Amino acid sequence: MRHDVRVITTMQHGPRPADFTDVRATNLAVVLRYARANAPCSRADIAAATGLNKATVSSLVADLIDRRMLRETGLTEHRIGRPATQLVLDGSPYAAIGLEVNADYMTAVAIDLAGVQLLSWRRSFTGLDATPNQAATAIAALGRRAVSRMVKEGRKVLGLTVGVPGLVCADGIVRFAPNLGWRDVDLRASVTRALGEPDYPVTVENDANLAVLAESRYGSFTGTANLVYLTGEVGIGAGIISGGRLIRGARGFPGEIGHLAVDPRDRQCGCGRRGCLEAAAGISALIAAAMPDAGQVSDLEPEVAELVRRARSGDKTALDALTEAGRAIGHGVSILGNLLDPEVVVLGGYFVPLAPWLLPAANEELAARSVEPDHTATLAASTLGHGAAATGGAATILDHVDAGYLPHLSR
Amino acid sequence: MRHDVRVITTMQHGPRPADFTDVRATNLAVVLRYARANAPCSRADIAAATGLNKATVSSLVADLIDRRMLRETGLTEHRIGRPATQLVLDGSPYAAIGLEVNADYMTAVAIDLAGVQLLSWRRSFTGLDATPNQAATAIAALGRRAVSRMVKEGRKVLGLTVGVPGLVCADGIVRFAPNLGWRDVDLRASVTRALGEPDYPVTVENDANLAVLAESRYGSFTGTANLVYLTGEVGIGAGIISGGRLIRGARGFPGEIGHLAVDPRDRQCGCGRRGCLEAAAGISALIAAAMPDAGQVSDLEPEVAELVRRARSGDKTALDALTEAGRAIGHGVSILGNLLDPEVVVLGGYFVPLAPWLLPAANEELAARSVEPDHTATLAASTLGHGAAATGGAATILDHVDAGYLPHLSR
DNA sequence: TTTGTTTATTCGCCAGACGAACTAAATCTA
DNA sequence: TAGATTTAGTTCGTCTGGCGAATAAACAAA
Repeated sequence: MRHDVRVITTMQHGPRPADFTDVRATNLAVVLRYARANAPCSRADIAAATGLNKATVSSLVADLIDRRMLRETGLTEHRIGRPATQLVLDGSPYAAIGLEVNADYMTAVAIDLAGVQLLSWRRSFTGLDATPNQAATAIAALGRRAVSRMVKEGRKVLGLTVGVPGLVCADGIVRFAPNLGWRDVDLRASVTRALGEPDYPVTVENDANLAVLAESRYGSFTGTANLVYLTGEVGIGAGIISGGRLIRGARGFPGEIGHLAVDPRDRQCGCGRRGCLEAAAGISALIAAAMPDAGQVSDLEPEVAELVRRARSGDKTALDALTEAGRAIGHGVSILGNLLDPEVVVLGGYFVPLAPWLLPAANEELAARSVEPDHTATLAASTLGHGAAATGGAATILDHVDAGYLPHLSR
Repeated sequence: MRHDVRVITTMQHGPRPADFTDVRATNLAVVLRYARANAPCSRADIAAATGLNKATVSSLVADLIDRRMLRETGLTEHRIGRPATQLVLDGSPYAAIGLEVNADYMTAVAIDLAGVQLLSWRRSFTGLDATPNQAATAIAALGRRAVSRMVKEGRKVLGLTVGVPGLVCADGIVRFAPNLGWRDVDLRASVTRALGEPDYPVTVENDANLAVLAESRYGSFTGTANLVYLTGEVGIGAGIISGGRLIRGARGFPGEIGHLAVDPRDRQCGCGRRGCLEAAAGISALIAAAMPDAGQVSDLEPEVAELVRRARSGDKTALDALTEAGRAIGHGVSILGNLLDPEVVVLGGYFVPLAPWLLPAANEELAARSVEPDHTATLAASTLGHGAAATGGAATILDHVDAGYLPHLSR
């Protein structure tokens, strides 16, 4: 006797009953996701692939066309049988906006419903010099500019998400962001107010979490169900997707990989302890070790560029420091790997330009420390650039739509 | 404008459309779970608490009574208004069976649908002395005895799950179980055959995963959404529940905490590396360090009892070894805690009787190594005893029912 | 007894998925 | 060129099952 071991993911343990609108929402989302992944496609394709009845698919597609989420393009040609009307995702009437604040820059990204990037702005910003209030005002202003651009282009904004390098509660309050000097900042309230209490949801989220979501949707390892993203900023944090879902932890504090003890040199860390990953491979620490002549650094971007130059030219101090940081990263990733068994660990932020020198040492250390050296996680540099968290912020909004929360008809 | 941030958990990204039977299954499960948590309760209670219509609840309850999953008991008395008919979970017609093989014993547990334990058998068994085939035969025989007992008592068996200390594929093949000496053993096939190709599902699963599920259903921290269980057997493995879901990893290899480097003494481990947690706190290593006079140990249970005696009497060697093992555990848990941020880490297996001596050192080390010392995970000893994995195996079957896969009417 | 309160069932309504039959529009074949 | 074949999409009737309102039932309090 066969057993269908597929698990109903329908409901968690909350007492959430279902009714017919849930069926409809679920099926609309099924069609939408299929179209996103397989466009252009016909109604018949969708019916065949999803198992939905042809009549049902027609009804669902009509609904999505009404909402301007799908669009009919041409017909198929030169095929036997009646030609199929091709459907494509019509992303253009909608926009999702992601913002990011970090210690040294701010980013805004907007994408349409189809995931096409509509804008990508970056401005440098020294977070530690500003009060939380000033920073909130600045990020809100950036968000407002992005929103008004979208509105001007005739798009309906579906939502706006802000990424912050720190601990964020579900209610949008930033509990603690050491590299910004924030504590208990109600960023969501500030941004919502600055945007004039908009009718779309405004969310605040940890930057590593957003980055890993971006990576899973737009990175080189799209669709990987077990994925980790390491932020390579001043601090090092991990965003973790396991079983296709973001790990949030009990208090919103997972992914604190930056203060694992992995540094054989046992350097002093800003957190008060010794030997932390951040003290060995955090970008400030790395620059200090690789370019001891550099002195106090304020703007990191040119320093990293200089470090790349030195590494290219074979500067021994730089190469040694990079190797050692790579080893520390490999050690950290091996711990992650043994506990969580991800397919891929993506290095982001400033680690990306430095990856050619970090990865070999990291991979070596990773292999040496894995329980199953044949089955270690793949280490790779992100291809998304610095906007990863902002892109991820926008992506969460699309995820929400894809999960069945469709935007209402625009009248 | 308010936003409903509740996330539809209805569907994952697979193209699984929904129809009316899903609505029915979802709502039956909602009622069942409510009754499990709040029995005795009336139809009106259920309607009020779940938001389902009273008429719908009546229909759902009738269905569950038909299936003999609910039962009407008396009426409420001495209350204003019409008295309510009380409903209770009627677990007795159904049984779920969990088995466990370990290096030194085998366990069988059966529970009814209401979670009442129906039997709990334990027999010692030296796994390494037997061939995988002999072991599979032995565990299957134990399972068969449990099943026939249940059938004799007039219960319908809902499923049988076997826990194994090792890597198990989704198809029930044990890829690797070092402490049993197994590699690529198709345990599910063996057990299924021995049971005569039954019409209920037979599943094989990692023991730590089952134990953490048991802990989340029946332990002292029931309902905790972020929970870790550490097996304290010959090996040390972690079962991880995060966000209410079991972490499975990419290759089924998560929770490999036993080989993290946490031992300051850097002892040689059986895995070939040095300084592993298992080499510092695994029960065999711990006994060797705490009772250097003990020599080669075959049966662990009396040795652990002896160790408890010595610790009670203040034996310095024993206490020092326990403190050191506790520190190693605390270090390992701190790593887990920083990466996953669980509410609770439960120590199981042989750690339970030793907990009074392990926990103080472990907690101390944990606090010292946590990023947020005020918010560390709670460390506690399991209250479930050695049958945790077997109980968890039975619990997975109830979970499956609770998730909406109701048993069919017995005709 | 009457009134009020709470419980549970009955009944009609309606959303929406499904299957079958049907129409539509192409290519293939004789 | 006229079917025949093939594939696409719609129409229509059926059926499942949740919902709201009305109703019956059963008790306490006045």
